Amino acid sequence: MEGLLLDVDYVEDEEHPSMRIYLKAGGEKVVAVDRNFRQYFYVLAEDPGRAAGVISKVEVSERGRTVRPAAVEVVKRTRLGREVNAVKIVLQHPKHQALLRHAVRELPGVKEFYEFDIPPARRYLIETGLVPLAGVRVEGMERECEGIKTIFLDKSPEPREWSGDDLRIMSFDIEVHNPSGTPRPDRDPVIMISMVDTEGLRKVLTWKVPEMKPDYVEVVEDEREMFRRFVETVRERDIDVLLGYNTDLFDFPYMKERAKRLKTKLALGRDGSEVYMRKRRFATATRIRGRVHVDVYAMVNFLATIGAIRLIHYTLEDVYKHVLGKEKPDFEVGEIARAWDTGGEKLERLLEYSLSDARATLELGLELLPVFYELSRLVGQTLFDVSRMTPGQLVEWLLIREAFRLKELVPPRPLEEEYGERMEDTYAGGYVMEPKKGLHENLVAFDFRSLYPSIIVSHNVDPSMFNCNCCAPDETTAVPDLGYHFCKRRRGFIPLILERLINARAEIKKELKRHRPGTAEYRSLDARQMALKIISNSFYGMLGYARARWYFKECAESVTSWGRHYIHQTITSATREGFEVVYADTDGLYCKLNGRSRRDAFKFLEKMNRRLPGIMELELEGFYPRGVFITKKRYALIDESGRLIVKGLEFVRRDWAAIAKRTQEAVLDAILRDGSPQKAAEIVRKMAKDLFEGRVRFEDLIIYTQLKMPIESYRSIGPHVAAAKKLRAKGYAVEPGMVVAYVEAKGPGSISDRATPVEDFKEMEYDANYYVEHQVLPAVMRIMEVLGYSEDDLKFTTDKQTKLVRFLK
DNA sequence: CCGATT
DNA sequence: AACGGCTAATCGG
Repeated sequence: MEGLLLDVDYVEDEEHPSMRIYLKAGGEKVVAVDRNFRQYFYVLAEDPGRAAGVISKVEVSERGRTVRPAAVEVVKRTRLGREVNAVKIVLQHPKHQALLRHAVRELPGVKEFYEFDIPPARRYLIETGLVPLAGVRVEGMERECEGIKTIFLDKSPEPREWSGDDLRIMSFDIEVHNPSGTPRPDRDPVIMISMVDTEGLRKVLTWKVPEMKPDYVEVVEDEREMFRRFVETVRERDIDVLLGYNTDLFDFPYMKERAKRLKTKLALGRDGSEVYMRKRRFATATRIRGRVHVDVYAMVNFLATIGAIRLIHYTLEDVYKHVLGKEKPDFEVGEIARAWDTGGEKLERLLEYSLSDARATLELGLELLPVFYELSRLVGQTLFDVSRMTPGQLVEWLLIREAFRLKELVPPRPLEEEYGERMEDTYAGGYVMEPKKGLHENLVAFDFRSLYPSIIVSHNVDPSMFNCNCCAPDETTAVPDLGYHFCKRRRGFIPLILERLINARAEIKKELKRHRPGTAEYRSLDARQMALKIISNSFYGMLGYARARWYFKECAESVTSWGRHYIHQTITSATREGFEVVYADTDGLYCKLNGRSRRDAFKFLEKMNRRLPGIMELELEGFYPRGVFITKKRYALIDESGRLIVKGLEFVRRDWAAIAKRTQEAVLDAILRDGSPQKAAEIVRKMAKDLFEGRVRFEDLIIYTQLKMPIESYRSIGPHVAAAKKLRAKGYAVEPGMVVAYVEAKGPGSISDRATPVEDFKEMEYDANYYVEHQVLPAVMRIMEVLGYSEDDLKFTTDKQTKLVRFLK
């Protein structure tokens, strides 16, 4: 049988540890069980032949049973590109791994262990060459088990071509009764479960009868019945991919706990099994056997860490608006309990809101999933795993698969001690030029296309190529200023793989030009090139990441050193050609044309590119009529179509009140678009007046700051910490990672003393003086100052005698 | 006022 | 749980 590979999981069973492959062929769902899989690891020893002999006789007794290797053999592998004879130890059962490894460690002549830290399901995908969300062929005995067709494999599954199979995707969302602060599963019931799927389902399950019942609402007896109907619906609709927003950390753990208390089960598995959690220190994820649970928030979070999306808040509402450009209904969390308790129109709005959340999650998921499908295929790990991986993990799993193909041994993850040592070892990063402060006109921006990836490929930056003995340092091999060099006779593993990714992306981009945007082909190709870009850009970070298997500080350090070299070289050359460089950061620079034409800029570009090695390339990013440069990392530009581009200013930060950010934006607009500092000054005066006279919206005064540590760990009590303490005193759960929202209240004491959580700030008065002096003025003065204006020039009087002010509700 | 903390 | 560079506010001695 052939089908689309949905998921793979490993089931530990005393007698039969089995690998289970979930596939879908047309409408048919199948699980293929492979009991022939054998986990293994490698040992490097002084005398591999002798070591193999000794190891094959190793016996360890555990709980009255004797554990011994299934097989031991000497095999040829490479380690950092050099041939080695490794002892391969095949296990009878994956759970014997640690036991045998510890026994083998005691043997004389045993040096290092490899590949003992590859989980079975991931190892299986690599070993079989199967690719998730691609085709698979399975062969064996067929039987019906737990209502799902099961094939017991009698030979290894094989990868196959497979063209499309529409997945059935459902999103869901729950609402929870929260009468006092953070809801607690031991007390507060789930009151609604909403579901939307790709086949047209729109449903809200609830257990209270609303006065007006919309057609999408299904009222059931109680919470327990609601859970049962949810499970039933997922099974009836035969869902392949189940989506939610923050379901890993909230919905599933909450539902699981409620289900336990209601003495029922969330049996969402295709084989009727209950959902189960993989709990780790930093992550917990819920798995559903035979279906793929994807937390859309995990994908969003990933895109935020790589900078593909940058928002102030990552709530469903905000992300939905940013990604899809549409608004969705909102509902104040604090009002949920009241809506439930009082019913009426408010309850109807809550039902509507709940459905809109599920629908928005589905739409957002459908928008983001294609890139993660491609990442999953590219990395060769399941969508479940890949959608939760960090950039470093993606590169690592891609490299592990490639290492297997090249018979290169995979380095182990560092132990805590090694990690600590690596952390001590810091190195210099990119060069940032002190900007020529002030307003500049007629600018051109140049930047290097994928600077760090192109350095790795062009200079063969790789751990095994570092300071080779076969090449002497020369113009292309020597790292600027560091006294290192990289081999140019052989090709490093990392540059080899990275170059393939970059070339594949170039091909796809060529192919893209032959398709119309919006077509299915275009979208799929675009997702592929995006996945390739994401992975390529993560290689450098991984080299410098202390927990990475392929960590190599000298490599990361060499990449940034070459980076500084190339940006310096570009600055020097541009200056020599008559361009005035006003600012540069890491891989790009802004120059004043100073009378030079656009053609001159392009000619300069060509000249630069003639001397750059390998695949390195400088690009002309664009022309800008005006730009204001304030400090390093802080500047704003207006492009030729009148769009404002703001970098590093308060404008794009959440730890500033919206009022400051909005005033700053208006000031920049007046300066860059209208060229009028006078207009800017007027805007500031008006805003100060509005603040003193209470003509501002409450939301615009809120400052958001994330708690990074447990509240007790803070040595310095800043405003957000002080506000969090007040929240906790009121019974809210205060945990690292939460974003504290506070407003500065008027009164005695320090800024921290007066930082008041939004929840408490009901009939209080805000500190207008603080917002003028510490928010609006600093934000705008940074800009006005570089233009030669002082605070006095704004001629603005902070009338501290102004009678007490209140905000407009 | 100034270094430390965030 | 991908890197380093950088600015700025506020605390607290």
